[in-house]
Amino acid sequence: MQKTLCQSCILQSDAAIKLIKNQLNELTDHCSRVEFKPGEIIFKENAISTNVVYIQRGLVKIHTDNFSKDRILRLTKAPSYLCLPGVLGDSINRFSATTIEPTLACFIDIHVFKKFILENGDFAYQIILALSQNEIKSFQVSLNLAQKQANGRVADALLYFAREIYNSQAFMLPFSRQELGDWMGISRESVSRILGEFHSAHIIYQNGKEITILNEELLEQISQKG
Amino acid sequence: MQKTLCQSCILQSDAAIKLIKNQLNELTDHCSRVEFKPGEIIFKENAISTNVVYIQRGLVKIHTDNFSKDRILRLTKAPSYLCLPGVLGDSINRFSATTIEPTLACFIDIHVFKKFILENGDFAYQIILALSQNEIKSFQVSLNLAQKQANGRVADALLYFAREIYNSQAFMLPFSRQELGDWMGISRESVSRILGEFHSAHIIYQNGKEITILNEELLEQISQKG
DNA sequence: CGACTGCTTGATGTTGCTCAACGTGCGTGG
DNA sequence: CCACGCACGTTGAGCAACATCAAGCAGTCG
Repeated sequence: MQKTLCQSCILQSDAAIKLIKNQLNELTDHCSRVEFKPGEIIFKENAISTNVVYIQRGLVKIHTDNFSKDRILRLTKAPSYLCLPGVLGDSINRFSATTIEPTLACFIDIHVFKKFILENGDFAYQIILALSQNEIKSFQVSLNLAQKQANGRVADALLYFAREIYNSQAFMLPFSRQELGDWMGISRESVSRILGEFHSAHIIYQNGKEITILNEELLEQISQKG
Repeated sequence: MQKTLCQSCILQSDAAIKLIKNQLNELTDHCSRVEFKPGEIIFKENAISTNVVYIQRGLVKIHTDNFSKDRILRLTKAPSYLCLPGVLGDSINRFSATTIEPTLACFIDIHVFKKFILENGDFAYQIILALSQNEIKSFQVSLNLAQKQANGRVADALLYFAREIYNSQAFMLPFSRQELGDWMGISRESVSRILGEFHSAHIIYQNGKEITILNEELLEQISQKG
């Protein structure tokens, strides 16, 4: 376990800012920091875990292969906490987490984490805020899956990467077509076809994993009307 | 505002049990209790709200008609808290809540609620647990919508009512076909057809809104394999 | 060079939506 | 009281959207 000073990274987390000094020292003593390369597994579903994972830097996918197919439930960008649900419930992770980009993660002992919640109302409040945000996002995902069809979903995914993740019209897709399909709940062939159509219609430029959004407005319309 | 003693209902909420006596008195002073009949609106989306709603008894649907169609996001059975996300974020409700069965709801002032979180770690922890459970359930909903087809979704809905809500193989569906479709993301015609097929195959007995599950095992299989 | 992986593209089949027709129960107003 | 509109439920026919199957192509690795 690699010891690090948690004080040095508090600015990256609303919740940690609320921890007082001696709590930060305690955190330092019960926290290990691990560097992941893309595609590495942070934790696997059905594994027992006694840690909360704090993503300090990077991009991670939460996924499951419950039903023989892999399904990506959501992406989560630093800074954020993972596996609260599993750990706080019955200490079994319900889902897997795999890095998509180089990621720096802190493993925090669940007992320390729980202690902080009990002792520090500000900290708890920040966690509650974050979970609430997650819930709203989950609802939106749910809406998208339920009523948008394939090209709307793909448009959504592209806009998501451009706006939420890379803040740029041009980016390297960190996903294969297969993964993109797993995420949006459509087949890899459909992803290919739709990207091809968008390319032909000059809505995007694509070359392998290289994507440039040429007509964001139109893409937005496609996303909206499903 | 109808004053009630919140001490008298603490047994119905894990979170409230953790409130200490003077907090319960404060809750009593900033809490109004309202009785709803089925189909009544508890709150509407896009409305400003400064209350957290605690469902003490009953059954409620969380829904939205953002995209011109009504979509039911989830059902929630007492006891549970509603609209934490909206209220804690920007005080605008992102979704509507409508009762399905007779419901008793408490409106709690958001400032009091926040104060409890800050002051009482046990209370905060219970809220965090509940939100975590919600997240796991949301993921399951998401999985269902993304990969199951219509008959799997209907099977799901029937099993949900039988197991989670009514604890009985026989029940009165609290939904019209339309609402059932809005919930599972399929058309009312498909719901009709599928229920008809299940009836013909002796998997269920249906007579209007009266449903009896005859072959739970088979229904489970249909739900599983999508 | 062959084996392999990931991507693309076309052909075919299935699913479930849309539209339309029709029956029923319920409330409203003449 | 009946006529009427209206929401809901059922059923059938046609069609659009996707999945699946199949083949081919480019890049990569041994």
